[in-house]
Amino acid sequence: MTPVNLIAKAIVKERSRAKMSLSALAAKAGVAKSTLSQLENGQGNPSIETLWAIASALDIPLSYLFETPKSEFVIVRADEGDHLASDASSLTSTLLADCPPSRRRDIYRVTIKNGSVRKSSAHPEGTVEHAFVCSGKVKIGPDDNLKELNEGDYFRFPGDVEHSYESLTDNSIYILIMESPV
Amino acid sequence: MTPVNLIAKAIVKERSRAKMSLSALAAKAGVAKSTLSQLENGQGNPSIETLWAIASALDIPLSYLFETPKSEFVIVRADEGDHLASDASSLTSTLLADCPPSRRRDIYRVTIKNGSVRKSSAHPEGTVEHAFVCSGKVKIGPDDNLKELNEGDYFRFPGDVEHSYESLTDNSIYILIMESPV
DNA sequence: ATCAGTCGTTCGTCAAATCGAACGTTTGTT
DNA sequence: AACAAACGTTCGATTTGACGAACGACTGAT
Repeated sequence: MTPVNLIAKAIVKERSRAKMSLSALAAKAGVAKSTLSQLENGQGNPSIETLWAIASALDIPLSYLFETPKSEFVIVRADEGDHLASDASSLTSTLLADCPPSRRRDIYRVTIKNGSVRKSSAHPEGTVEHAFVCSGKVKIGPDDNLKELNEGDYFRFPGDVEHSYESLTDNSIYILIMESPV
Repeated sequence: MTPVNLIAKAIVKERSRAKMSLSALAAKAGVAKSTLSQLENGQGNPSIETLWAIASALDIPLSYLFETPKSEFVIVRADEGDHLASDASSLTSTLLADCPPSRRRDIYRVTIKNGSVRKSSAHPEGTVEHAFVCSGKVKIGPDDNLKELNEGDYFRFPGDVEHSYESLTDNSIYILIMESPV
């Protein structure tokens, strides 16, 4: 996949998300319509300033234009995972995720009380959600892929569909949620 | 900061990391020495194909060239943080980190036993470390910035200097460690 | 139905990015 | 010390990306 094609798709996608016309975006970015049109058709070899102007007009970081889309389910149970750097067995380190470079990602600390359910609507397309259960027992995931997780479990799943968090224990639980594209 | 200057710094940095001469990199990337030289001096307005060729020769993703360097200490106590989306108080969500797009980042589950100490040597320059304490009491950080953390605390600190994790409780503890550049 | 407005594309012109060669400087080898 | 090799920079020639105008297609309003 040549870089121009990747960028073309990204621009089209982001422009549609921003609900802008090609002309409007070109005007806001300060580039010629013709230039933008060629770009979106995967033609040419844009300069970095042109791309910067477009990314700014779309209100996204430049790197958004270089994403390679991918999304998958990953679950790592508390007693699973690639154990690393376990010296003298005083410390155990387990690799849970190995995320390629991508756009902004947020980390949340989440507590759920008393066997309640929390629905989360779909995040922007391409978003991936990482959940790590610090205590308690939870049922997490998209409705058609709910997983029961116990303390120490890690679960990664696509966040661009509706999903939910449900506490299965009486007391409050801690889970750590990270959102990222991938 | 204009994009060309950012890219200039990134290329210089990555090329030095790869221990390549300007000429060698230019040859491997298939671009003229003169072009690369101008780029590294923040002149001109490179095309995306040129950047792609350079990034490929450096064996890094294109987005590595658009990083905005920053590093700081952030600590969010269990009872602190920007609380979000707390409906019906059944679920509390707290934003711990808001990471700009950047390169690969790893997530680890770490357990430390019985009041032991774990030293970690410095990671590559620019690495940031996120620590979230799921249970127990820990002392974490670079030697000159050790913080005592309790359950639910979050701590972000530069990972490019030697740092350590020390368990302050009798039983095993869980902490979640994420490494990332920023 | 007609007209005005906007949509996205195509084409010729001009400015600029890329190239290759030559340059001065530094490194290390004989 | 003298030479050779490699380093990074600077300079014209050429390719090429960005622009602006004109285009046909489509939508809505009068």
